[in-house]
Amino acid sequence: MSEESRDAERTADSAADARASRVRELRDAGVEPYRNGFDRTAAAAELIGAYASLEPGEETADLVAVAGRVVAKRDQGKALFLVVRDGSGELQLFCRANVLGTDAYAAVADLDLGDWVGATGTVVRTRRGELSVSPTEVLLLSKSLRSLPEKYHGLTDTETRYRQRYVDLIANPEVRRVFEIRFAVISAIRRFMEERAYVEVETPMLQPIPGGATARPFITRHNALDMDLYLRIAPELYLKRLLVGGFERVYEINRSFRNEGMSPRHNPEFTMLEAYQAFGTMETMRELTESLITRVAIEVLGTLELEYQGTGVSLASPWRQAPMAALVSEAVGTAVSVHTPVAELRGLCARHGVHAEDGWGPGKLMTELFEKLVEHTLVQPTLVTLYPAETSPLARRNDVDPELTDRFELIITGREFANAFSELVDPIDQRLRFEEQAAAKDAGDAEAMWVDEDYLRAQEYGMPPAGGLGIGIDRLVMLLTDSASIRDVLLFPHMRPEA
RNA sequence: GGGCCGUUAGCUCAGCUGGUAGAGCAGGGGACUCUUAAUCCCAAGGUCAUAGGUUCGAUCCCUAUACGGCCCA
Repeated sequence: MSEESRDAERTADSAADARASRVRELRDAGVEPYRNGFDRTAAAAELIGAYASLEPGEETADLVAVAGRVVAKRDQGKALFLVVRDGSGELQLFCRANVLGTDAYAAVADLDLGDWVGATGTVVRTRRGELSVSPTEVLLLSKSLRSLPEKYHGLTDTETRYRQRYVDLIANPEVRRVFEIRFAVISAIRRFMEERAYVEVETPMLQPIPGGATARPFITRHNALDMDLYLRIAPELYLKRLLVGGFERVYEINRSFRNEGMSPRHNPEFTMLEAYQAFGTMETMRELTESLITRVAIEVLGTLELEYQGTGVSLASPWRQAPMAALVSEAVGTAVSVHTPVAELRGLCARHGVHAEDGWGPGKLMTELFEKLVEHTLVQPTLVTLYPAETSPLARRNDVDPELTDRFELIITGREFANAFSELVDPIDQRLRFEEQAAAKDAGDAEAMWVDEDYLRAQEYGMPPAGGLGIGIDRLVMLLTDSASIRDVLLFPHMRPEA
């Protein structure tokens, strides 16, 4: 940062000016405003629990050392109250001039909201009933140069909240709760998968051929190899290579990247669970999905009855199952399937205002009708089954109807939460499907898949029959935290550069 | 990419069919030894997002741009 912009930045907050000179004053007086650690003996919540029965007005001789950020300051003259927040909660410091001595008391009075402090003193409960530490020493641990947002309303500006999440977390305690749930969800998923003997694995995020999904990838550059690489759009094809190699149950909680527009439901990078089980089927994955999501909800929230944006959602099993063709037929008022003539499906698209492109076959048209007419209406958990083979290039064909696949998507609140299928393990058919995708790509579909020769080679060595599953973690957390936007469940959502 | 809305002090917000801006909190000074959004007194704090335009005069009206939000593709 240039000197000019640094100055501009500084004068933008006049309080920072005053505090910067305060740092110099402290150093001149021999006080280091950024100290090297602090030996704390108790967290706020521990003390509040341990001294729950201390009576108002009672003072113990128990010496403790606590530390945290000053989030409130109430000055009474010769006594002042600081509220200090640590990772466990908040605790009051009841600072008295006669206990601290004149100089130390003056130093406490000079503290600013936002400063980090360490306090050593006795545990007391004030006459008004607030458990407090009455310090004999208060050390400035780290000086804050910027004033915190207003204490009553907090920080509400969405842009600032997303760009400066650190401030959001300080000013809005409920935001912290959302992320606690997020990380509890991920932790619960790991425990569940571990219990079922799945091995957590890591596969490449930099891929020479982006596969496993239909999406536009980010391109990056490997200088030493003088070649383009792609940020993964999914880990799927690598995880299935592991099945070929003999791993029977694998999963990866993966960050994947898709070069698409941003919206309240899409961030360029997002988190998924993908899991594969040798000898399993779509049905294995259905059971896994239902058990996993209900278990996580119970562990994290203690209930299966949720409210999402004003609508009740019950995750209680069993979930409704319905074939895609039945749902589309219901929506258009006439029986249709992947065997319906293309012209008729096109006519239905036109009648219902669903955009259809020239090269699309019946499977793509059915999928499009489903997504535009049906998906948003499925509020309660619904397992939509029997997706067209045309739009499922990695899924095993259905034994009865080879134009369909043994696949389901889980729809809740009108959105896709999970996608799973019996895996296509036949290398001949897989090559056929890849070639169909390549043809679509040549015809201008930027999201169509590439032919991955190494993946085909792997399958040629023999891939066990398997079930595979993907679950969108961000959306699951949105559901469980009643968050309207994916940005509310991402600590640092993607933003354009500041003006 | 299109439409609608927003951007005023560090934060939260006012601002009259146009006369160059106010409050609370935070910050500064002062009073107060049991406060809980503490209270009281004093003073200070603004490129009204940016750039143009209309006008005697623009935070306000118009245009464009930036960033953000929502909706649509």
